[in-house]
Amino acid sequence: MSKSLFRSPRGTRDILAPESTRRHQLVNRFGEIAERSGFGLLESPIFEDVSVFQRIGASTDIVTKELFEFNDKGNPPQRLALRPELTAGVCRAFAQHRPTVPWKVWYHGPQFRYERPQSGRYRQFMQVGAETLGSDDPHADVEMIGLGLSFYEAVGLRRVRLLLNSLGDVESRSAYRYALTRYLQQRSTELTEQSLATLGVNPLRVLDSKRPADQPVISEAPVMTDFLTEESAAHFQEVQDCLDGLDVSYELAPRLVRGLDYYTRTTFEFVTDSLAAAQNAVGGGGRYDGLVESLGGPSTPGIGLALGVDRTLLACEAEGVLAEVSSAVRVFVVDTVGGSQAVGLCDRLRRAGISTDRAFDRRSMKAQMKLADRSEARIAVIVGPDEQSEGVVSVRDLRSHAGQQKIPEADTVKTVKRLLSTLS
RNA sequence: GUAGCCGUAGCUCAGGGGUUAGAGCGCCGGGUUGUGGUCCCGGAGGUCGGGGGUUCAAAUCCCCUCGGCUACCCCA
Repeated sequence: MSKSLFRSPRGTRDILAPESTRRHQLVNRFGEIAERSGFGLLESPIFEDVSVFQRIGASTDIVTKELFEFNDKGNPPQRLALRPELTAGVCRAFAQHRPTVPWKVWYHGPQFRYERPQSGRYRQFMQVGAETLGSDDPHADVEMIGLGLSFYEAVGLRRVRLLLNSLGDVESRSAYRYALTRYLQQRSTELTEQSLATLGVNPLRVLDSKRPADQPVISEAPVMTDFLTEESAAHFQEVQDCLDGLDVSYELAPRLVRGLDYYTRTTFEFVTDSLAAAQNAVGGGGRYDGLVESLGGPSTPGIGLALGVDRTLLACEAEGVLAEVSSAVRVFVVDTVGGSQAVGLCDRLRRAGISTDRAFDRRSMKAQMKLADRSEARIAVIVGPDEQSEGVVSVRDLRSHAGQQKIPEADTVKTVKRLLSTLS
């Protein structure tokens, strides 16, 4: 490692082949499930005007201290930032294009946060997610939650729990904020220094503290759900009723706040019991009924969710699900003659839809056979001097001791196809 | 941003002041001249993360720095 001059920047990594394939599968799986529910893929920019993200919230660490910001080369330059999450960009796109509502999109891609890396936490990380804009129907909330659950189910995770809360509308929230602030101030001597600081910025987030010393105060704090307006309470109740109707189990988590300031009403989080608490949040989401408007669009309700690909994979590993992907290669061409035969054979096999690999550099028969074995191909197609002079190739089943047969070179594709279908 | 632990071959790790730094796995080659998976033999590959210091002598001790891990924080 000291030999290479450069390494991937802090908090980023190269994801090599078989793991990258698994991640790809995970993303595809999510996409299939989302499209089955009428969500269309949205590809949006990886960077935006920094103001787009600042709408996420002034007390959100993600925008106050974790943004990768830079100027472009314009005059005057535009202040840009790598996206730290995807919802803001989706809402910007909505405000820009004004699609007919409800607008249901899904997406995937990297996001960037300048923070201290540790396991399940990177400076560049992957999420898949979905948003429904233009409806505040509780059924949209339930559909969104269901989407997340279907995904975890599809990848085989069993130890995922759904935490559910409502943060209410503006009116409920300010009443609650007031009550909570008063309560926390009364007991401020019992709070940690850090929580006191948070209290000044965003009292709700004090509830997020994991510091043991804060827990007694937090556990006796007033809960949001007691402050919901009639309308918000009814909305929340409807969400719960629907979930009950679907036999979805969930836990009411009245102190679930989540770190993004834009959330209103329904909020939820998916946590796994197979990872440590620091990274047990594998996904989450909620309503953000004011976000589009704050980005200059029409007043538009919205709900979304984002699921962490990296953490989902960690959880899969911990639970031992999502089997190893097997080699895609079925045929390996061994050519010790070194002419253009291997090139032609590979080309024909591949054009016929058979995944095929080969050796390079004129290695010995033994070396090439080793590679063939390692490739996990089922069949080796061998060309040596004998075969070449006879105009044939040898075809060998690599997983039996049945020996090998010579066939006319021209029949290679036909024979290999037949063999593959009978062998496997 | 705060705190603790850790950086030795591609990977997992021994060695914890004294001659040319080791193992297993992986990789390459060979085992009588064209055939893999087992076995046997051989080989390549490290300025011991980087820089500075202490010492006759540093992978080993000290400082700084970079990186990794863990917790807080934050969140996926």
